[in-house]
Amino acid sequence: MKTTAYQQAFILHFGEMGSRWGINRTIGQIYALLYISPRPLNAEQITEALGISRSNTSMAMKELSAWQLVRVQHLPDDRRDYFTAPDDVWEIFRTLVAERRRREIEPTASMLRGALVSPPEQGDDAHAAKKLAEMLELIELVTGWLDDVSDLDQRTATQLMKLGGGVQKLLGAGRRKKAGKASKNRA
Amino acid sequence: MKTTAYQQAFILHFGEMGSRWGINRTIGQIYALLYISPRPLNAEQITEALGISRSNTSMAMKELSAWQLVRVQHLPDDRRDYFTAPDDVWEIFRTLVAERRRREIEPTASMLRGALVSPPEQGDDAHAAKKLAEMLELIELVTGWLDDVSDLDQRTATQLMKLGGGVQKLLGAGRRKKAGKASKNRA
DNA sequence: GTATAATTTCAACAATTACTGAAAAGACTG
DNA sequence: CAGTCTTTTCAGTAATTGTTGAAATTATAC
Repeated sequence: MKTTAYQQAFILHFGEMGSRWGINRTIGQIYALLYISPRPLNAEQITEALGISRSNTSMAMKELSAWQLVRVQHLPDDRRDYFTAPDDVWEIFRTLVAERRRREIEPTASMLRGALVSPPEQGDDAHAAKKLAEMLELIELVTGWLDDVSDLDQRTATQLMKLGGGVQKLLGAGRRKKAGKASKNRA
Repeated sequence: MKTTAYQQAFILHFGEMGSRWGINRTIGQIYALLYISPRPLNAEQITEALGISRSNTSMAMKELSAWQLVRVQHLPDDRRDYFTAPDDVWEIFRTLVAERRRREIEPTASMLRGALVSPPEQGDDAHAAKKLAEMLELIELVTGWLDDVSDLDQRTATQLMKLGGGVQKLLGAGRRKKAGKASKNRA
């Protein structure tokens, strides 16, 4: 597996962004490679294309599998594992959102629920409990909404996104926070 | 500044989650402390409450300021800086979304635009370019939508969120991806 | 100006996270 | 089952990131 300069640029960018996204460089690069690859790749091809160690590839694939971001398939008369990223970028997006929610939001929501079972009623603790409740309310609103939206088919979701702030008209009562500039009904 | 056990639990949780959120423990703890504090705190109070070094506090505040997540104010006859988190959890949320977008999404969007100025038209590079275009389209759709929604006032945004998947009715044509279970018009 | 208070910088050190090579484990073939 | 191919594990090391104390800087007061 050799990569073209065009592919390299994309792969290296994902590697660099990896740290900002809370994944490591290797994983970012591998996912970029799989995403643009027109065919499934096996671990050896990935290792060679990126110039990393075979064991590093193995660990990265394990991590990507845990995130549900890759699929494994097999070719006839070849017992190696071949990996692909889902074709549909929307599906990838939904998976990312769901997994980040599970790992980064749920533990906090759960902690907050626990802290609010019998909230303190006096002093600074009472104030803290109030803030905790506000945070939990926001989290539940946003994650509940994500639940609903992830149940929409892509076409409806796209329509909803394109509608953007125009939703206020449908809702009737909404008022703009700031004047002007916001787009409506993007092409 | 001493913290109660109730406050400690929240602060420590944020510290632990910090690494998952791509910030460090100190910053997570400080933000938790400020968020639940009923009054502004100066660097010395933060240092003492969390048992960290004064210089660590200084660097963390710099980082939080860069994220626009804290405000500085002053008290009469006291020249120390006093820090607060915004009162409104929605405002914090909007800031987080905006900053993550700026740091984690925009650089990629910009790279993709560059790679698509004169896209290759043959071979695997052409396929790669197609995938890049799909990714950019998704990014622009989602970030454009975020722009619009962040212009809505909180009341409208809340209404929109509560509507959830019910939006399909307003849009008319949407079809459910999966049957059943999704909530509509959450309380 | 000098003295004092508050904050920031930064080099050294600590802790954590990432990567590798070698060895072990697993999977299939004949 | 022995032999071969493939994947995984893991201890050691490299690289990165986080934290500190001491010194430098900035701001204010006298």
